Amino acid sequence: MSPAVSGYTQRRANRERVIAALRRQGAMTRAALANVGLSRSTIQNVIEELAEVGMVIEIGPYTASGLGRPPVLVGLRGSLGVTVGVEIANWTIRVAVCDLAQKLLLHTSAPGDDRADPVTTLTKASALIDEALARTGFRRDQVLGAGIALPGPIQRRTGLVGRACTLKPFVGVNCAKLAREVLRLPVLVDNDANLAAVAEVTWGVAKGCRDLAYVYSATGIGVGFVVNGNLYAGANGTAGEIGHTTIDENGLVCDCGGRGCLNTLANPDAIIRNLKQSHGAGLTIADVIALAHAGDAGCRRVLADAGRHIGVAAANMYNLLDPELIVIGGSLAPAGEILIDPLCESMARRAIHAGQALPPVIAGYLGEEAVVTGAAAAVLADADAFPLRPA
Amino acid sequence: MSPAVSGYTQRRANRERVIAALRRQGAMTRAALANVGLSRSTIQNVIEELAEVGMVIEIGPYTASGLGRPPVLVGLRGSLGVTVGVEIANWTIRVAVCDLAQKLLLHTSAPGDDRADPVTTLTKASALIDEALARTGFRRDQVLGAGIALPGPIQRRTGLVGRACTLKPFVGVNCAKLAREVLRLPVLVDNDANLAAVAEVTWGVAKGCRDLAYVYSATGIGVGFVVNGNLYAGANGTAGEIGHTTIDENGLVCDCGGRGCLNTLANPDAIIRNLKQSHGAGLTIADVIALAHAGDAGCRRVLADAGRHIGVAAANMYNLLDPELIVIGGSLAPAGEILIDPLCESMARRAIHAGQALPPVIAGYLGEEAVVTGAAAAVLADADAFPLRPA
DNA sequence: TATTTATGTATAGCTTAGTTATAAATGGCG
DNA sequence: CGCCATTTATAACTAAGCTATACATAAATA
Repeated sequence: MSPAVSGYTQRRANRERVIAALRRQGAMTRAALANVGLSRSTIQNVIEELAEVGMVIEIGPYTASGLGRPPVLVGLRGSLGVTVGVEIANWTIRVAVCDLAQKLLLHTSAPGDDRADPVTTLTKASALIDEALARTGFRRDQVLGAGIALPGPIQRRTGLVGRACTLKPFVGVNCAKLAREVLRLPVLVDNDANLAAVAEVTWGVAKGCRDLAYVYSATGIGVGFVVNGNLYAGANGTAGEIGHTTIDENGLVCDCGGRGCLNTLANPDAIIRNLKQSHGAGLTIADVIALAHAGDAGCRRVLADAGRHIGVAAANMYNLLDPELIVIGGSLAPAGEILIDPLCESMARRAIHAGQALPPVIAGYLGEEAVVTGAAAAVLADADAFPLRPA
Repeated sequence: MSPAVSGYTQRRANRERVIAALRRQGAMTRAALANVGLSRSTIQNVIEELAEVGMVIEIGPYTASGLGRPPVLVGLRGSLGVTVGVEIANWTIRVAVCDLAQKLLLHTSAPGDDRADPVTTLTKASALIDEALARTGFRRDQVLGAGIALPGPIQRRTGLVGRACTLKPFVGVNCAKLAREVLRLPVLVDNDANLAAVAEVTWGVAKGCRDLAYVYSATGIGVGFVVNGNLYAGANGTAGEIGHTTIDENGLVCDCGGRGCLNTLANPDAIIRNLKQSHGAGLTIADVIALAHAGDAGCRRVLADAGRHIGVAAANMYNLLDPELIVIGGSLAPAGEILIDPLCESMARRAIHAGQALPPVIAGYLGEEAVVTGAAAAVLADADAFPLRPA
């Protein structure tokens, strides 16, 4: 009687490849699994082994597949563990819990303080995680890892948070190291735009897309690139700072030290600043967007102007990178076509046409949950750094 | 007695992987070959087979390897075939012939006419190829394929040359299709900057580099990206149009329809234009650079200004992409630090510092041969599209 | 019922990880 | 200087297991 789960090197490696594929892409048919680079025979054997010990289960037939015998989805048993996403934004801390079957179990948030020191902020996040785990019935030792999103660039090699981070107390901090200590969990730290891009590719409007530019507006504007199905973060991990594209060489001074950066013209602060005279102080960007949808001409105008400015940077990005799809996410996304139409117009005026159509520009599906769920999805996707250990 | 070369599927596939690696990276040791993803045992078997039929040969011991038994380089027998590179620039047509051992055998050129129709230009190129083949002793049927470089974007799906191509008679033409007919050879067409980047990665300053941004100045300025060892050309194949980055919204009108594009400020034409008053007409960019090296203040100044403008675009590119290395190639490269120092200064002023050092900016090694040899190297590298057939 | 696609099962040939042996260099040491 | 330990490359062999292939079966559609 052979053991249910063989321990030989090659078999073990292939089991891990299958598990990694199921973590990253969710339940699949056996036939689709063969595309990870293993033969059907091997997939069959590996799935058999994993099903025997209860790590994968048949989810049920995959309908809507047209002709032929309906395939059956196999997926990881979700209850084997969870991943946690944490978004640390300037005024909010969000936490998401996600199971191994790529199901979002819970999403909570609490107000944050952008002047609080990192330990205080992370301690608050830790409490939110405990609460979320209690409500979903998981223990801390069932958490594979926590993904943490910050509004700024993070240097891959050293883990230090860059100066351009809009959450100033975190600048120069090794957030991953600190978070590991405070949260007592395996941790991953990345930029908010990068992680939101992961979420839109995992669950949202770009599901399955292999080449994506995801433009994310929060306090600043960043972009997350997915190239060939994987996040592209640059040599140092700091790619994506589209918010500091120079739009107007003689414009306002940006906190990066430059002048006329996109951030000084089109981030939510800049938009609200334009309305102070006419609409008074105290507006939030959500108010502006709501007013615009209700027909307020001033609000429509400032959003359109922001779209045009973003369009200039997007055209430069398009000329350089030729992405397949551009998704707009973050606080400006609810503006929809009020922002996107002028953006496209502005981009089209500056884009080099080789003959092909410009890439579609669409709003993300995931709203404010994009970043925090992306943080959880990034943990789910990184089966190497966050291995699933049988309890 | 088993056949020297087995015909079974798996073995054949692995032979092709080995051959592809040797074409792309040149002669390697058996140990290095194992890094293509096959075991040492398989490499051993495959090389044995290929050596037996004379497709690979032991080049000799690889010296300067430190401790241990010296490895022995194995490589493709160069004389099995050749690849051809063709550069169609605005005023020159260049041809290179390269053998399967990555050795450049010959490099010739002839004047071109940027108003001639594509058939005329390609016919002239065909004659140059014939002459080059005659001088190197190869027949046309020994040519695996010809790589053709054009000064503009080429749409991947349709093969059409984009409007931004500075060689106007080629705009809107399916150059690959036409060239196949005129040259009677398998053909690949790509942008000059992309192919020069391939050359610098294959033979030049970026040899072995896996992430590179190669800024190339000819009639316009373009950039070729190597990401993870492979050319990144974008969803449509038209990435890299850095020359149309908007630098001055109110600047000169560019032939792309925009205003103040980098090309209007820093390409060779623009540089020469700045010197017309003081230095008269008839200067070439090479003259300007020579005068600058000799101490001419005006020439130094306009080159420095061009460097500063390129630095603005390079900073935007750096903020977006965070490349590991930036190489300057093309007609401006001989200016060396006269151009590069101001470029770096300008880039540093606008780049977002996450904490890491900015990427090194260096001049390419390959000079005017970069593009044409890159075109040959691209054919060499694409073992799928240009298979080596035993004669 | 014919067609189509997914899955199940089996096998010959091949690849892999691992082990052991041999080859050929360097560097330290007597 | 020669000798020896060390280091790295190549070579040869084996058990485990992967791949391509073939064929059978299952379950849907037209």
